[in-house]
Amino acid sequence: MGGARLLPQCHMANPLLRKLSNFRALSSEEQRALTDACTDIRPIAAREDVILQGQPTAGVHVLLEGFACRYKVLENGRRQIVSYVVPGDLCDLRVFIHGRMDHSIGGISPSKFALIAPQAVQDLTDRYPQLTRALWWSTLVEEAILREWIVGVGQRGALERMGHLFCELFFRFRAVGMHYGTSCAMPLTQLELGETLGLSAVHVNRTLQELRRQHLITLEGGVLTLPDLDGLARLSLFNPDYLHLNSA
Amino acid sequence: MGGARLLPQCHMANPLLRKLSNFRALSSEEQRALTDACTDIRPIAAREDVILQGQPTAGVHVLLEGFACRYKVLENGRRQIVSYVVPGDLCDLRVFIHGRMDHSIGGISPSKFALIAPQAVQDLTDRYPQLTRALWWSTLVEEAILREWIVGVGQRGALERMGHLFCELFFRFRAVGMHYGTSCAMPLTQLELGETLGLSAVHVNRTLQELRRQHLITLEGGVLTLPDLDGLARLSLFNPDYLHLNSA
DNA sequence: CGCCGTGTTGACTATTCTCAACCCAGGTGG
DNA sequence: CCACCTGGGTTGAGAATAGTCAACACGGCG
Repeated sequence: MGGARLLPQCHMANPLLRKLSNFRALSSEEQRALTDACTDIRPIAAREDVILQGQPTAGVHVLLEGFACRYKVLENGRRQIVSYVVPGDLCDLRVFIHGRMDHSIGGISPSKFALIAPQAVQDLTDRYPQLTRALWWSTLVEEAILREWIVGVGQRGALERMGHLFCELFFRFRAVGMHYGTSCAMPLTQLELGETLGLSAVHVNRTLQELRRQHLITLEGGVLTLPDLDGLARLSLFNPDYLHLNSA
Repeated sequence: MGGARLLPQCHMANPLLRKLSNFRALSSEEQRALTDACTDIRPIAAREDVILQGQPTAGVHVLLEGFACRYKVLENGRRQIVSYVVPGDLCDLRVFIHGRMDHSIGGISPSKFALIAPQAVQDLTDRYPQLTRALWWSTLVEEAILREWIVGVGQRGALERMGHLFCELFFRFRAVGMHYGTSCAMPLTQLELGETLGLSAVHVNRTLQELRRQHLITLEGGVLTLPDLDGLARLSLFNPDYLHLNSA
């Protein structure tokens, strides 16, 4: 998969700091406390699960490198990917809900996750209200993305839906430096795209062909190129505001 | 609309306290601080908007009475309802994102909203880490609901989708006392149901008929009755865990 | 070499949408 | 009091979108 070259381009020591700085500059003390809390760095292979639906929450996972997703499996076996995780993103701030995971987290590309222990989260949020707000902010951004996805599957046709996803992922990758000109990695299989968009794999294939035919994308060897981002955004009714990225 | 009788049954002074107590008991000081922060109580008529997409955030809205929704409108004019708001629910904890609303909030039934000023939110979260966690928890529950909705529109057919929505709303209404036996208010038009489920109004109508034919629901005069909740839950692959309600 | 996962294609089916008409109840103005 | 209007709800017919099943191509890898 040629796209692998594009992936490890996020050079900041801890991409979480970079992400939170989109909200507010953190004091050096806060930065240090947060960095120190990121222990247990663990490599995850492509398509390996980090934590499964139903398991007790282990702490807060932070993606340092790679690309991952969160998904739910229905009783009938079908799978829905409910969000993507880009370096700097947090999962399961839900430690607060002392229950079990209501969804799974799995790697897409080979990745590195750090874990913040529940007690460390407790301590951080007791001690640093500003940091707490920054973390909270990040969950609110996530929420905004979820809302936009609902709009997508609810109101957009297959073509716009897929275009919208590509725009979103391109913007998110670019915001963490994981892009190259108008290209970024797109290590998803067509089946996974379908599980994201609520489409069958066959229909994904045909929709991709249509996007290619309209010269809005090329996708090959795990590399997505958007030669006409504006055109694609127009087609998809994409407006990046909901991503709350400063660096646009 | 006969369902109106069912609506004002939430008798607790501030349903927000009731809701947060699902997470953790709040100290009486925390309770008082939170109650004091709820100022500017404002009645909202049915179908009146509380705040519109694009407007600057005014503070945190708390629904005290009634039933409301959050929705987004696309450039092409279509509308998607992205969540429902029952008494005790908070909106726009996103004051932290000092931007504009990326969605609108509108009443469904006649409602009462309180507003917590941005500064009051700041103060509360500076002073009470436990309370902050409780508020944060509530946004995480919201997030879990959004994820479940994505699964619904992505993977479930019209029948299960609608059944799932009815189960969810029944559970949420019941958790705040807004139910009567196996019935609750359902003051949504078929068009609004469609805008929630990503279906046309016509198809909503036919799907409702099918649910009725299977004796899983009755819906009439704004009152929804679920005579066979287990059956409906089975059909819809509904599992209430994601709602994180203690009182089930 | 042969297998397996992924992508591609065709033919057929199912689901859902759109358009248009019609019904009914409640509210309004004459 | 009635005629009218309006906003939901309902129905039918035909079209569009998306799903299913089955076959095949291709490349990587044991």
